[in-house]
Amino acid sequence: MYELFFQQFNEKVPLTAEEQETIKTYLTPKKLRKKQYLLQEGDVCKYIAFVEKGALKSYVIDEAGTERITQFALEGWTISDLYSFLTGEPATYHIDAIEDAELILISKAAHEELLQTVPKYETYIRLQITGAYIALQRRLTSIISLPIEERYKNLIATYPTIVQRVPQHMIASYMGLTPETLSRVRGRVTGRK
Amino acid sequence: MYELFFQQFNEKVPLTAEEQETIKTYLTPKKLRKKQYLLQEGDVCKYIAFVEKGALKSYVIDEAGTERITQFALEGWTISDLYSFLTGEPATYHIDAIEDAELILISKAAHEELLQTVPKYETYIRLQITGAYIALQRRLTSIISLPIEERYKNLIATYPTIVQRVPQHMIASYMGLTPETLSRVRGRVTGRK
DNA sequence: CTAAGCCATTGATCAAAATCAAGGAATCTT
DNA sequence: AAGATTCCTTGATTTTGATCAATGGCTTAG
Repeated sequence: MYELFFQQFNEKVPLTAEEQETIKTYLTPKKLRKKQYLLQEGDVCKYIAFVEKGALKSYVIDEAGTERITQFALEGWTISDLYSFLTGEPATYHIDAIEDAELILISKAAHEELLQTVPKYETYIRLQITGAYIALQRRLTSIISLPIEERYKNLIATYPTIVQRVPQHMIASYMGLTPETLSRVRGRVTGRK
Repeated sequence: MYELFFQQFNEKVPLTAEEQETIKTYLTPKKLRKKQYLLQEGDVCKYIAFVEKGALKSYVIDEAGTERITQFALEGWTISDLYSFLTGEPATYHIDAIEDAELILISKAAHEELLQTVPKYETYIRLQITGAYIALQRRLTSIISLPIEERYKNLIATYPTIVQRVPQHMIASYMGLTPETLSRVRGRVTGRK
């Protein structure tokens, strides 16, 4: 159940067997069925969730009632409403499962204790957030500087798995487009080469 | 010269006088005149820059040759091409001064030594990146979920100083709009209330 | 002080994406 | 297996922002 989590942790910060056991006591496994919520807007985000298996998405609902996806999380990714998690303020994002999923949850209390007691955990978190920040910066840059077709090609190149596993209309939402527009973009990019 | 930097550092992670002195030995002050570069695309980013005074921007040049601003940094902000800084790969961003500026630079070597020797530095960096990540996430969410006028109102509400100090055409670039469009948006939002 | 640039605005036209609408394929459910 | 959804595509129309063009106000440098 914890294989992928510790595999990734060790890649970033190598752990001794004991450290690993210590950390394990702070983790909670959780299964989620497709379409089930991990978090709803307005609730306080109680966990950081690491995806061992399956796929989740986070999103907001715009004033027209449309879902706007802000992030996907497949195996090996971490998802949360970090602001809500850290401050205890109500969440601005929804998070739910796109596919049946197995998660590893870190609660606020666990997070704080781990930061205090296991120095390598702080390093892990630092590296994790740094990676997320850089990924986000790239995404933002491509949104404001690239034409839509290039953005789609970029997405395929960067996250081929997402494009394969996730329905098109969710990709469209993630890109800030309507499904119709994405369909036409695909026609141009993929279709008639 | 280091006032603001340590003020902010202490707000996040309180330091003893000795710790502060130790950290100070790793910092390099630098002045930049308006329009001078801190970093050019293609060069390796050698520093994290903390802005004590003045204003900088980071940006990319799109294929039409237009500047697309990815970030502003006023007093108290930190700016860098983090990916390039951490990996040693060529930078994808340009960084230059919008106004005459006073910076505090942290070199790669200094950064690594500080991480090794001053635990509070790692905490500071973690909190710093976390804040930057959350800010970026909000910006991205507002781009894909809000109509353009709301985004402008948001920007005014969140960063009033930026809107006041920075020329409109740079704000437009930052928002991914043409100056003409922003001008019309302003007419609607600010103008005839 | 004056000329040269730069900047914000406004108007007219053009291009691109959203919207509205409908159909057909694939998947899930019962 | 049948029915019901969900999903993707395609077409016609509308809306929105980009582009092209011109002007006047400011700032800046000589």
